[in-house]
Amino acid sequence: MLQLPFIRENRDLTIAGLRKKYVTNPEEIIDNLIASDQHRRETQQELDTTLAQSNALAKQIGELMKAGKREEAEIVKAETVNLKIRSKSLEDTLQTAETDLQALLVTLPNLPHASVPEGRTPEENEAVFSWGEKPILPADAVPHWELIKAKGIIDFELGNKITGAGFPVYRGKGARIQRALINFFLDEAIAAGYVEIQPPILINEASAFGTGQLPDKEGQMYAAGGPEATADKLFLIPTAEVPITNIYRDVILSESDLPIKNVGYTPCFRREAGSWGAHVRGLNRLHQFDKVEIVQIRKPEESYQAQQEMLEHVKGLLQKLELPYRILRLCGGDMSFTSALTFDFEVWSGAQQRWLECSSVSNFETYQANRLKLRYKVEGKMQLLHTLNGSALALPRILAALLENNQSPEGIRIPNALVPYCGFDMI
RNA sequence: AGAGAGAUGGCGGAGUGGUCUAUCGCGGCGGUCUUGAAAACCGUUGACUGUCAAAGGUCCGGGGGUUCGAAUCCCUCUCUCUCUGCCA
Repeated sequence: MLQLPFIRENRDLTIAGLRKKYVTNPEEIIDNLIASDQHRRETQQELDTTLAQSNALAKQIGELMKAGKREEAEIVKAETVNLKIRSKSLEDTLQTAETDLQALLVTLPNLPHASVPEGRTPEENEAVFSWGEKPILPADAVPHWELIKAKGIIDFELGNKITGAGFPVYRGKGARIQRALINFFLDEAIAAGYVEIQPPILINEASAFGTGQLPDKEGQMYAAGGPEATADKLFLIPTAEVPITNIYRDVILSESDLPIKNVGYTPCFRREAGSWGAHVRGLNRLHQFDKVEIVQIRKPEESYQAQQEMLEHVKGLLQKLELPYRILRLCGGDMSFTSALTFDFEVWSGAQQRWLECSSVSNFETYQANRLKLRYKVEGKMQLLHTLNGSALALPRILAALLENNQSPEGIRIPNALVPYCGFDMI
């Protein structure tokens, strides 16, 4: 959530940022917001003055009562009547003003970092780095959805029967390689100084709000929480970012706690409502998938350096897995609602002959921290922290690339780094 | 799931309608003393809002109510603890 004082003092900058993210009518929204805020503050002032008067009179009554001057107290009491009516009405006005302001404020996305390129579509993302050679596959190479069928390691039809489309069943070496990847990713993160977390995979509304899934993006999550209409609403997590970052909701950290580096493996659940198209076969898009997520909480002045460190970490993972990849700096229109700067990693899928997104590393600056009320004290002043996160890594597309790129007449070769985790070197 | 008790500042813990502007202790920070430290002593120590800075206002688990005035009384929700039951 953007901070009102910032918007007030940086109107033009805010409007320009919103425009880069393709928000419609940013001037109108911001001017409206500034006017509402002005109104809110005036009402607050008026209410405060009225309450101050009431408080003074109440104190006076107390003293008179104590002194036994009952009749004088009654006279003062009569004076409070109007003040009370007035403060009641001001309170209502203020309440409405605050609710409206908040409702408007939460609809605004984060402002993009200066380095974010202009652009609306994924085609306008900027490739900033690439590594590895695209493999030359045998003429009879096939995409992963055929490989998994042939090897009997992932069964989509079975998942269909148990749950529905997009919930595959992993079996035998398919299940073992999943577990191997998870452990490999966790161990690498732990070696890099991250503390492992096992969070709940259901979250409440406050948590969903804290990281920016609510309001509005409710439709992307699966809801749970019981059949009663009055039951608290819970959601299956779309990413471990939500429960892990929310550990620090309403927390005031001390400088010595920083930096915070957490890693967690969780399954992730996404409804992906309306986003199923032609080339989302096999593991390319699922409703349930596994992911190891890294989360950092940093001082503002360190956060961009931390993001670079996170990029290096993810690079290391892909290189150890011997997968060709590239890094994209996302353009304003393709970035998520809450992010200030996002880098996507894409692995090369040899048989599909296309890049597959497998990680997204973002700096949210104070956007989430403001919602979370995640702060620390520096030189006696409270300051919002910066939150960052990144996939390190999401499994399905890694597995897809790994299977496709390493296929050979002898079988599918497991990268050396993964062999100790798998317990086999060929599928 | 049943019965009972409770929720107060970083922690412990007072406070049952009117200087609560929340007692006190611990912890933290600053100082005195010391070569340095410990001990002792003195001082200081919450958040939000508002402002150039103030004044002022709000906050005692959440929400609502009674009252001129609520940490304190009433309603409601949530959570925690103890006992009993059930259970991976």
